[in-house]
Amino acid sequence: MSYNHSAIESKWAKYWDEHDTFKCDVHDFSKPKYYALDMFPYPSGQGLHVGHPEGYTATDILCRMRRMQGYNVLHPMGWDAFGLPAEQFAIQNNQHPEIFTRKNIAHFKEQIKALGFSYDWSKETATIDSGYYKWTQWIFIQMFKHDLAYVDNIPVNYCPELGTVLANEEVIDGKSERGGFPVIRMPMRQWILKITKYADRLEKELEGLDWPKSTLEMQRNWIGRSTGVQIRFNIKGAEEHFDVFTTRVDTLFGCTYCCLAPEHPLVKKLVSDAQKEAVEAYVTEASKKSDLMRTSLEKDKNGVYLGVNAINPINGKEIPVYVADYVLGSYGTGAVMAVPTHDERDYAFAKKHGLEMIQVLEGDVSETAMTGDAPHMNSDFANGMMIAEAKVAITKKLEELGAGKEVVNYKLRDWIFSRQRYWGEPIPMMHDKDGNEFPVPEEELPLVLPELADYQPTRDGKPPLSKADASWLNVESDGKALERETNTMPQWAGSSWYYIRYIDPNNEEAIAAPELIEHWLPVDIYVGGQEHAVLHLLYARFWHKFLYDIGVVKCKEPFQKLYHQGMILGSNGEKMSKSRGNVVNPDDIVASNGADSLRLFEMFAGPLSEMKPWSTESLNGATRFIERAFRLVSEENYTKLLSDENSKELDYSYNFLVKKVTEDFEALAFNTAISQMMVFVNDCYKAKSLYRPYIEGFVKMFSCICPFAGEEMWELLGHKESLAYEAWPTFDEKAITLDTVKLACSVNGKMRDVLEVSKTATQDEVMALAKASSKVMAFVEGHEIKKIIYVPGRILNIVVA
RNA sequence: GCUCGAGUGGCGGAAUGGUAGACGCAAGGGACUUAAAAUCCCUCGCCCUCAAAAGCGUACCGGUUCGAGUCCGGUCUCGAGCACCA
Repeated sequence: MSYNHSAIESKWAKYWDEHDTFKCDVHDFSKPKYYALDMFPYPSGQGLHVGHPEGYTATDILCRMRRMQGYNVLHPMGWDAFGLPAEQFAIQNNQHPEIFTRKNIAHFKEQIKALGFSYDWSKETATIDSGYYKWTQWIFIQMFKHDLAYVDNIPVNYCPELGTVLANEEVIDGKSERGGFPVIRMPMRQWILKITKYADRLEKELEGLDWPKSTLEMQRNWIGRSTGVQIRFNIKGAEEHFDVFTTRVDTLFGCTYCCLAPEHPLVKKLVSDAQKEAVEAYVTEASKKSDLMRTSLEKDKNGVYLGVNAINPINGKEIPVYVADYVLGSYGTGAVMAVPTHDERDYAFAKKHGLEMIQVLEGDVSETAMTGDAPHMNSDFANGMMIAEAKVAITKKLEELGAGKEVVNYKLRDWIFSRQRYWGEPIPMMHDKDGNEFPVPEEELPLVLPELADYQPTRDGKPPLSKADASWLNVESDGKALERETNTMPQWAGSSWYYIRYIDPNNEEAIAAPELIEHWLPVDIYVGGQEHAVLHLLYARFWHKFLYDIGVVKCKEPFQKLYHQGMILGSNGEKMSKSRGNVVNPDDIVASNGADSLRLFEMFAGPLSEMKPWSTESLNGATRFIERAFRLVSEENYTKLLSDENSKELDYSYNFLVKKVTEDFEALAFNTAISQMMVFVNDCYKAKSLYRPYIEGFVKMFSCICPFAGEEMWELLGHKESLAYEAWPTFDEKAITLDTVKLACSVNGKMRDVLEVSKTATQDEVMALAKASSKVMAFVEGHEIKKIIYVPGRILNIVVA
């Protein structure tokens, strides 16, 4: 029987479906648990991309191995289904976004099923199911009750094209992450989540996670913890004072002016009559600037003198106070002390405005600020000290003066959580005329998204839900007339906790049963793209920590181990895109080469985490290997299959294979595991006989990567049932421990010959062999042997003069 | 500018500090075939050579070591992220 991928693949897809082969009984605690999670896809209209199966195959391989190793495996899939494209399609076609979304989900599901992933579809979940978002809304209400959700009228990133506000994380270079439309700053009423309250824990508890270093680093940078000193500056001739935050308190003696952000509340209060007009004009101008404009004007440091002076607490020196938009209102205290000689921004500003400069660290400051470490000068008691020492000394002095204390600051801002869109979870809140907020009673959840005649947002930012029927909008509760919230949640809401719902997706009483949550979390491995390194992964961690605080989950972190798959690029090495014309459709590959070939190709192309170009030739090579492996159990080779012990001629090759594959799978090093399988198959073709148990062991491992072909081979070997729960192969350490070893022999570190020696040979024995080798002696004779390095089983190195 | 990662044949890539290039792709030669496909065998870093041996070779410069693709310092290039965060 020859390998016919389409017949085999449809046969086994049907088998798994009919036998519920991969259904997980979450209540079975008798076996160790293994929870492998893929980042669930947004079901776009384009259907599956060849990038999707890459990460999915990786987790699928692990799950298939774990089942054979006796684990109870939870491997679910679902849909991150709220989102803008469906809403835009709805607007254009005047059709409810759910119709479009459900159609896409059905298509995605069909495509994913064709790829042979061992998902338990009974756990399938979509963020748009009211039974799901009921609990998204419930979590929001708990946050509100714990003072973590609040309304504020604040300057936000508003995108007129999208008709909605965006979170800081969603704005890139002043443009929207989705669509690349311009974003402007304008004040609007928004729901905000106090993620900053968790900044400290979000940073500290990264420690101990088995995550890629770069992702940990990105999260740390985003949270942006920095330790410094908050210093109080009094105003000359006034009651008021302001605080500044600095990480370079050691330079305080060099502070020659201070700057307030345009948004700083003291600007209006402090400004002198003479400067009033100029300052007001400047502040107005600054408030109009969008993030994009601020970025493009990066180098230009302008500002206006406030007309008042402050007192430097360390030396009583009187210094001018400016307002300048290079100071951010939203970081630290919104005010800075400026040390032109040792800070590049202050240097530029001082040069432009002709301000005094006092050097306080040794070095050259004639052209630019000196920011490195050096002994201090002009700094009284701190003279001669290096930065670290001076920081301690000056901080101590400020503490004594009551003018400063050590503080920690974060770059992380609160999370703007409302969106002026239709296709999202309704925020389950109501407000009265005075702006007091009330949560929807929990027994009324889910608050279902109402039907609308028109999904279009208004250009001034009024949400589509404000066009809902008055009977939905106006509520009477406890005798009060209330109006429903018309903002909806961002797409990140539903994806912030879906891994919990998979455990118990139909529970109507709770997010999931507490004993199941305790048993199944944390997720053992989470695989997905690095594009979510800060957004989704930070939000999910935040929600998880909140759920931990209110006792819903029992572990502090949701995802113990995280891995990012690299992108699959087009065959020209560029990112796949329609405009580049290098897009590969997985459906076509399944039809031409089969799902197993696609899986094998993507796993073999290179390390999982690396970017890999598509290659049709390599894909054909993958197919060739499947056919070659398949022929091992087909008629022509069947006579070679023997069960008697004397036919174990592949002892070493097989046992080494089991060891290598087990270790490599564990490390997600699928490319090298596959290469070893190829070596084994090559060895099989050279062998006169094939020991049947070895071939069966091979088929089990091979089936993790190519499950369809694997099942078919298993059947050809005479088995009646799926191999999914067969025992994982074990290896015999003795079989791979050879008595003799090929020992490299080098002279002065250059390899000269390979000697066949006993593994336990002594140095004298090995040297005797080396002396018998003309290849070695050619480089030794006539020289004095100065040293001999012998590492048994590794190398013999003769050092000559 | 800052942070992190990466640079190995024609290509994708392998190598606990110990024989660089496993495995695969592409290419070339051969067997089988009327022929093709498939399959099987051989060659395949550079240089020199009929051949062998020697020599050179993991971006570049230097260091540590008996021995460096691997460790350390510096330079260059590419990729990702952040970007007035005081």
